[in-house]
Amino acid sequence: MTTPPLGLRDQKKLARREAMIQAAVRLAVERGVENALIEDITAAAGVSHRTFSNYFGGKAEAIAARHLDRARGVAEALRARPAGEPLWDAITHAALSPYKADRKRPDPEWTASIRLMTSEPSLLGEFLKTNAIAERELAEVVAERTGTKVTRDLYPRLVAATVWAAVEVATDKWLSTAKPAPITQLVRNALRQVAAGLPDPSAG
Amino acid sequence: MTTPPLGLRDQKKLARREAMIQAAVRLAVERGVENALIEDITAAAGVSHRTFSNYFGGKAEAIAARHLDRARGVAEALRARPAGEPLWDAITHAALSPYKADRKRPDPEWTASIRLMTSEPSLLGEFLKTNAIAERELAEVVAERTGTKVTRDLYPRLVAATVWAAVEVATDKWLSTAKPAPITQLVRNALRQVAAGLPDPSAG
DNA sequence: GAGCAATCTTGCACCCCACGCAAGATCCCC
DNA sequence: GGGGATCTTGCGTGGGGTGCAAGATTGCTC
Repeated sequence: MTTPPLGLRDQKKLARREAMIQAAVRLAVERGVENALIEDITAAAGVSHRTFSNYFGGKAEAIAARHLDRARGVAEALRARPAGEPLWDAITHAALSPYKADRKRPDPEWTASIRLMTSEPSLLGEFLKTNAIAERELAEVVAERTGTKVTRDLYPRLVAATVWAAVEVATDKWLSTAKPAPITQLVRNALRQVAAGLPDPSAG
Repeated sequence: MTTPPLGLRDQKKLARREAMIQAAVRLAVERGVENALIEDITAAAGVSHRTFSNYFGGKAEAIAARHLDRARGVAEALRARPAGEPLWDAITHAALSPYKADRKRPDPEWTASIRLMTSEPSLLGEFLKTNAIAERELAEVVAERTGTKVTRDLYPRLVAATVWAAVEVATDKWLSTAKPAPITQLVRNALRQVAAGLPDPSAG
């Protein structure tokens, strides 16, 4: 995909970033977000306190970084779908694409970070921000596909916002249920409902 | 509505809270969020630095407080709609209820705070958190209305999330357009679209 | 209406954290 | 292999969040 032969410098950057993200999530899970000092994280990642600030705006951003990468993939995946495919079919495929790499269960580290961000108030804002970024990018692709304009029409943004709403609700359900259905099925189900306009179930 | 005769103590609390919120928004607009120190805000509101922390978790929370109050009203308004009314009609009325108190144009202080929160990255997270809280409350009311359960069914949360998505997109459009249509019309329009399932406009 | 208990504000102190700056290290490329 | 670009690092500073205890204010009761 995006692999213009990477120089040594950028390789190290990626490795450092990865190390910091992983250390941040691990320590935050192990001992709680408050007790995972940035100093600890940077020590575990083998970088200086100052470098951490060069990479991330704060602890929350580091923890959300993995999810951000994943979430952005949805817009990218939609762009890769065949042009003739019906919109909501393409969207459904795109929304499920992050789970393609997972074998059976979603990546445990991703799951842990989501669980962390949705339960810790100090992280929730960053989590929602992350989704907002991905949503914005998705709206752009939807606009391309449907011949609408993000700046002019409500449509592409409504679609993107609705899709992310469905993904978030499905994910939350999956996380909070004892023996949940596969997350892909929950997402599919949620998308089907929003695409159908969510008619009142109690109104016959 | 919720006016169980207020004691002197609670009156002062409300007044202090109000003063802090107003000072926070005003100063943040005037000189930028970064340059509006909490010290300045508390000085303007006539309270101590420490008291501010007793009321709000941070600058962002204080600025978002007005919007939070407003946003929570939507769930409350939905609960007040007649039981027989079709769901999406009731929702539309509820979503428009915050604008009832405005004469012609929405409250300028509210507008300013929204503009601030959506443009300043350091505030965006708190803004989204605020909407998430309101969304959660809305889902609860939708569940009551439709005989569903928030913990069991995707439906009420999907509806709430979709409604807020529509409101946010409409608001954003209203804020970013030179001579926008009335915000109530934009919200109505957005809700109509999501309730119709957002069919692909380019697919005949 | 006076005193007592509950609640809240305030100041103090401490620690975490974000960021500007300048110097040193590392990498890229010719 | 050398010069220029880029990045890491350490230092210093200032803002901000919070536990704690003391002082002030309110509410309640007799």
